[in-house]
Amino acid sequence: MDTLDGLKTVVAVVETNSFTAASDRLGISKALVSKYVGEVENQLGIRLFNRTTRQLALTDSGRRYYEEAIILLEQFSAMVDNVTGEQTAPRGLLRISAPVTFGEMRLAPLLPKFIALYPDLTIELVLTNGAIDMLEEGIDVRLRIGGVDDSNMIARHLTNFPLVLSASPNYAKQHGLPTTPEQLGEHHCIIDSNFRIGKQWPFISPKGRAETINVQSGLAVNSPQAAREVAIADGGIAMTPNFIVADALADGRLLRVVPEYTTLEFGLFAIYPHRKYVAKKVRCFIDFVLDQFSK
Amino acid sequence: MDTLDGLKTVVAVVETNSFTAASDRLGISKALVSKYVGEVENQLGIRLFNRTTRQLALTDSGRRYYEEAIILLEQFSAMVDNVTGEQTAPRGLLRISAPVTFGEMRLAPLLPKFIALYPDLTIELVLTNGAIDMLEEGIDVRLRIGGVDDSNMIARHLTNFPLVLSASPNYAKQHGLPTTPEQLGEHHCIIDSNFRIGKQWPFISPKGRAETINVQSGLAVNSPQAAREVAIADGGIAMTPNFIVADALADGRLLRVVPEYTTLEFGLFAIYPHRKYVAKKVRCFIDFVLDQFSK
DNA sequence: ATTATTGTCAATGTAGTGTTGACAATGAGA
DNA sequence: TCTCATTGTCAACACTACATTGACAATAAT
Repeated sequence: MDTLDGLKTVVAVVETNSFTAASDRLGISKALVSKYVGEVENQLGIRLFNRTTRQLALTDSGRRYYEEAIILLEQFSAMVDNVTGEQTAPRGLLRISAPVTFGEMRLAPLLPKFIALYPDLTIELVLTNGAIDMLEEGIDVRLRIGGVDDSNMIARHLTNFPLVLSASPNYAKQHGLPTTPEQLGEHHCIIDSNFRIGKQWPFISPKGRAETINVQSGLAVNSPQAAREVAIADGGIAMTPNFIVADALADGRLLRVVPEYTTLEFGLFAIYPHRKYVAKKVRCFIDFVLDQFSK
Repeated sequence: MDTLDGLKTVVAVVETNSFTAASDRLGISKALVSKYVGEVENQLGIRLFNRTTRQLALTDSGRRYYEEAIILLEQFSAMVDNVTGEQTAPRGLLRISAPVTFGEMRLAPLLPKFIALYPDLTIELVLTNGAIDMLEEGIDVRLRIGGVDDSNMIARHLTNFPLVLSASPNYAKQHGLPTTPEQLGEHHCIIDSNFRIGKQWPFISPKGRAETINVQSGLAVNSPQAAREVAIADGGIAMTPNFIVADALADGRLLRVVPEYTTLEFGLFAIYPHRKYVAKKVRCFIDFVLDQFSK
């Protein structure tokens, strides 16, 4: 066993609270995780975990070991980065998390470019709209709508995405289209339940006056992609991020609704751990998405 | 190759400026030293050393690597010590340096007791009266007469050794013995060239008056042990540390000369690197010799 | 009560290990 | 200038360790 592999294995078990999950994270068999943890314990002459077949508890020594191990591993990575400087490209596995639709439509298409820039990196893209425990899942950097209120994390603002309203031409023919947000009350509206606004849709008039409209909705879905498909299928007026419907607006499958009014803008943030040393691979990725999204 | 073994190997090569000396220090073949250094360089993608068959030069990257590697290795050791706490005894190799005679007569006899206290330690005792480069020779702690004026080192005072004058009964019968230091000028004196005083022997009278006597000498030797043997063999009056001749004084082979007068006292110091973290094995040894020499 | 899952263990085919001896290159000494 | 000794590197090799796989006892979930 490599000494640092032993450290990493213990760290993974602590953070995932599971030998099995640790083996998944590390890409080794769970038998090897078990073996490595045992070897570290033997070398130190102490128990790091108390465990039965289905329970795992960290000992005090294990807690101390973990706290110092993560510092050591970080410093080892920092040393390698400092020593190699600009001479070498970032390498290893970079685990990125992003919201599903954004990841599919905006981030995934960019990744070949990123990989071309850094061929020694391996990317693992984890798309989810649910909550994420970055530590437990070993996520290096997470793109998300909105920042986080966590002092252990840095929230780096990348860009803003405006929300827009749209409906199909056929819906327009059948129901007409509202000329002011107030008229939305008489229309079928499609709710994206990922957003907290629900049925209270906020607007700013061309004159700058803010107002909130209660809309009717027979459909709520936690996927902007699905919301767009419903709108295209004459299902009503959808409020989605601009980029979701950009192509459908361009080719006429959807029409803008009350385009002179603006509604919300959501900020896109990169979230990563607040540490003295930020791994080169993380820094390179953040620089890349900053560059890509600032165009 | 274990990652930390790679670090240690590079550190040993830097500190000894030699693959061969590094292999001696580490107890592995020089081929393996060469292989490990090569593996570290491959993993980093940089050169640490520029080398021909007979020349070795550290690159800038190598210098940075070395500086960070020693910190990492120290912190790893500190982590192990901190995590295991008092649960485990110190282990590994402890390299101690001491002056030859002192080492033979006073330190070596104590080491079985130390080893009995800490059976997981391996001791390497390096006896020399010459200058020592602790870094190059990988010495953990050095006992020496007198401190050092080096801000990178700690000089921990252990005890004082007084110098005493002695001669054999047969010499006394043949030449008489001086009753004051002034009379030493008429006697054969044996010079220990380890001391800087040479032929200018300093004394303090019973009344506290300091004086320096020019003595005659037909013999100088850089071994207090040899000086004592010459004195026992009727060769003259020797000035040696008390402990050198304690047994011969006790059993009558040597007689004290001008015992009412005092001369120099030399301080015995433990010298070890000034670091935030002092290895447990070094701390245990220093505590041990403090305890042994304060009796 | 049954099923699924966890962490551990031993068997196993496979890969890597570290030493040895040889070598080219170079510095020291005569 | 020639010879010898030493250094760092390389490849061969017998040996050892490796990490996975499958099985298992124990336990939680259904």
